[in-house]
Amino acid sequence: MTIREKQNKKEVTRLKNQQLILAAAEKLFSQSGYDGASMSMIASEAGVAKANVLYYFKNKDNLYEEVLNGIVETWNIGLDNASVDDDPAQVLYRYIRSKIALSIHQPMQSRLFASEILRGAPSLQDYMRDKNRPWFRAKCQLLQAWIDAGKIDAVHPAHLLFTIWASTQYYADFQAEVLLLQNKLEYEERDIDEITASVAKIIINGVGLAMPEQA
Amino acid sequence: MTIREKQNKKEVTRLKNQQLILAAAEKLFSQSGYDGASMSMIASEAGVAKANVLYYFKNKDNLYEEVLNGIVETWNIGLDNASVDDDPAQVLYRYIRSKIALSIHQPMQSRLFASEILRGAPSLQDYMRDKNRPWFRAKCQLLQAWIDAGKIDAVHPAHLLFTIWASTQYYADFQAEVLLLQNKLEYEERDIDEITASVAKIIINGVGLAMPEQA
DNA sequence: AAATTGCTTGACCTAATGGTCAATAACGCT
DNA sequence: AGCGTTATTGACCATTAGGTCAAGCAATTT
Repeated sequence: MTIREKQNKKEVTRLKNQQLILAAAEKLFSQSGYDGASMSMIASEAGVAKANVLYYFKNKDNLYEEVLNGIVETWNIGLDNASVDDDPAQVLYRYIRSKIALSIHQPMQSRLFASEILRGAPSLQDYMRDKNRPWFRAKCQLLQAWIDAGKIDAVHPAHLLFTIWASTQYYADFQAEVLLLQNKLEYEERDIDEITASVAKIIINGVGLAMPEQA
Repeated sequence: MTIREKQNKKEVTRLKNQQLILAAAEKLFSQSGYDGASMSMIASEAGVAKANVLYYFKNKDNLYEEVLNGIVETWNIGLDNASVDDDPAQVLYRYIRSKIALSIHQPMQSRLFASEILRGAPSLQDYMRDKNRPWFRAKCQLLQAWIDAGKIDAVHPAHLLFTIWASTQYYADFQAEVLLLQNKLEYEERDIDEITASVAKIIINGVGLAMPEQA
């Protein structure tokens, strides 16, 4: 076994424990928010002593930010390979559908994100300024290009994006309300289709397009 | 001064103090959530001793629920006088606009509501079952009636409502994100028009209608 | 076998939490 | 003026919070 391999092995176990704690933290932070989740709860969820959590993460803020970073990086996917020449209806449909699927399959991440922004996004401001805002502006330009090319109706691109985010993430963030009002216990796989059918139709028709055939 | 008047005067001062504390609690709960806001913070915000807060409200849960009740009752206004014979475009436009105006003018209420639902709505389940769900179903029936009458396109009424709530409340709940991405410091009065123009257009066109002329 | 290293933990610390209580202050009533 | 009720508060309590620490444990290195 080479030195490199031994170091890797160590690092692997270290990362495994970190990952274990991060998963527990993600769950509890998303359930109860930053203040609602305590370090001991997280430790017991991860199956380790509280002091061990603080061995891997130097304090609660640090752990929280690590969790947040892990989420944020896989958060704004989609819409990335789109160009002006693509069919807006196709692009929008796929984006909406994938965001809804994410809301149903991984609601915790959306909820943690939401609770952070509700608090005023203290731990996310820098990231949003440096990463999210450029991304956001690029997408606004894409939408504006579609408008200029007469491919979609003239709506403020920013508000179109907000409407898409809002109406898709709603099913994760407000899951409790959505289920309760519809008298359902939990989402089913087929809900993705049903929700997508309605939400995508509204938004795609809303910008003057017809739903793509594949849908 | 009659006995009635004296009793009223007492009751008025009592209510005034209660109201003072409730306002402080609403502010802090909406800023920091249930766990993030402490009784001493609320007391100092209200300008009274902590023990005095607990004189008017027997414990933190009680105070929290009182705040919540106060909000919830003024929350689902609008859409109430609408009937099948009304013009859907008009009704939807007014509803969307009023919800957006509420999000801009009174974001705290929306945020507190959101943070409660994020937590799984523990203090709101009963209310939603008894009051909100019947209201919700009545509105779904109205929308369905419009669909049956061929007045709007066929979309699942529930998801149309969710989309409206989502895209309007987004500007309150995710205010921090909306402002940061657009590099704004705070909302202005004219934002209401701008947001309404885009959101209402998307949704109203989205169900196959044209924007009402007044807009 | 011994020593160095990193991992794990129970015990412990201080500060802050929600909540109680008895003493005091303010008030209207007779 | 004096009484009784309501309002207000500082002092206090038990519990829990985040965080530290030193001692033990496991594994690798030499």
